[in-house]
Amino acid sequence: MRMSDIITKEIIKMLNDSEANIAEIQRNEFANLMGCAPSQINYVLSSRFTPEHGYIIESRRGGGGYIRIKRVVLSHSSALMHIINSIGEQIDAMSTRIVLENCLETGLIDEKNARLMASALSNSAMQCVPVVLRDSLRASLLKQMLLSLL
Amino acid sequence: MRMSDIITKEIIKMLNDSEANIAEIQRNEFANLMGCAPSQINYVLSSRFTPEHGYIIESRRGGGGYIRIKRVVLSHSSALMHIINSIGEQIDAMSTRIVLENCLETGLIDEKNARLMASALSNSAMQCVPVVLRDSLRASLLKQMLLSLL
DNA sequence: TATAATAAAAGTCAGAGAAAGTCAAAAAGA
DNA sequence: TCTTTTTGACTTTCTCTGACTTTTATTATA
Repeated sequence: MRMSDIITKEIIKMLNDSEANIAEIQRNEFANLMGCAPSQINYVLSSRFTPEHGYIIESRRGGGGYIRIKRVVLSHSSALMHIINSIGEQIDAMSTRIVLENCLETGLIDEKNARLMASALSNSAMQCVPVVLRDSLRASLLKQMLLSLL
Repeated sequence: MRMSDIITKEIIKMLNDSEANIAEIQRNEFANLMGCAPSQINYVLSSRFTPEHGYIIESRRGGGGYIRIKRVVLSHSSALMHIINSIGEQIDAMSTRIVLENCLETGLIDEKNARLMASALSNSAMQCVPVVLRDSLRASLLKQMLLSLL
């Protein structure tokens, strides 16, 4: 079996063992335990524990640093997950507006959250980012934010 | 847990215990109590109790010297404006986290919004944007989102 | 009393060390 | 061949400390 699959299994085991669906590791220590290079942990996280897969990653460097992997629990509203997966690699401002309106109508989010999200997804908030990157960024932001609502 | 986090917690506890939102310590004595070098107290203060984070520090050297940490309490909208104005053209992930935690503590935003915002502001959500642009983007997004709360 | 010396604080800063992140190139699989 | 995996060298971020500096208060002395 591939190293990355072994690592994936191990992380999932940790998540299953956790009441709160959180696995916290120290990269070097964990890599050592698994018998791989530390940077492979990053590879596994970025290829298998993405928002599309239903995970949120947080980390801190420096002494006492850590990597925290959160698994989002799919409740009755797997509708959100459905929406997240339907968003491709890119999404333009217009489609974004439609997605948000849809979420609002179906009660997945409230007015306040809709406004908050819309403000982050607006072109004006992305002025410092080259136009060619904006639709990718928008897709990524939208997915991450929807995921956080689960 | 890191020494700096323990010290931070202790100071916040002192602030919460104080009616006037003031914590007063003697650096050497406090460092001794915490079991760290005196200069680490300065490190913690300058990395987590800055004006941007809503704190004012006063101190006096010499015999009977002290360090006084004041937590600033403002009205909702003026606190928000204050925070927005204190965010420059760029902000890193660490400072962002502290700003959000501060907003949460002072009741400017709730847990859910904090999570929503944090997810949009995370490096992982910005993976498609070059590293050099991320701090500018983060500042812009954060300001826009906070503005939407006014 | 006025001033000088001493002691008692807090402040600064650079360096060491700890940890995670990035990226390109090599290796392995499909 | 083309994609995915694996690695390691290098970068960046964060923490912690100790040596040294500056400021203030107290005490001793002329």
